[in-house]
Amino acid sequence: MNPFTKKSIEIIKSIPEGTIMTYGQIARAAGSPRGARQVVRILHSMSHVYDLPWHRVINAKGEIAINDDESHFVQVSLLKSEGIEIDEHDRINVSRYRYEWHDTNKIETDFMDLK
DNA sequence: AATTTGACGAAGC
DNA sequence: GGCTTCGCCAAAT
Repeated sequence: MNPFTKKSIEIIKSIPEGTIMTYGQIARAAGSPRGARQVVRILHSMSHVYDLPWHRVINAKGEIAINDDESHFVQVSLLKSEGIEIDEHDRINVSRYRYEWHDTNKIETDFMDLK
């Protein structure tokens, strides 16, 4: 498994209940600014294997990105059950619920650079 | 080996 | 807000 995949999984697993992240946000946090589609691939193929909170990942517009009607419904239900408000167009206020992930190691590095 | 395919995203009308 | 167009990139075909 490559570093990007590994880190993406780590990040996704860390998303707290009641919050969300976007595909692009995860890709950037994992070190690949243009890797949003790879995040999609990871969620699609590894959610069940690594027990990922896949429903907490949405697109940058605040929409449920998944196409399949059944899974789409499941995702909306799970998010609502965590207290996330979803409007009549199945959209979410991203700025309100976004989880601001930060890399502990990177913060250490930045801190050391100050000296 | 070449082309298509996405649970994407930003930009431009 | 809806709709294109473009850039992206690994996996599937």
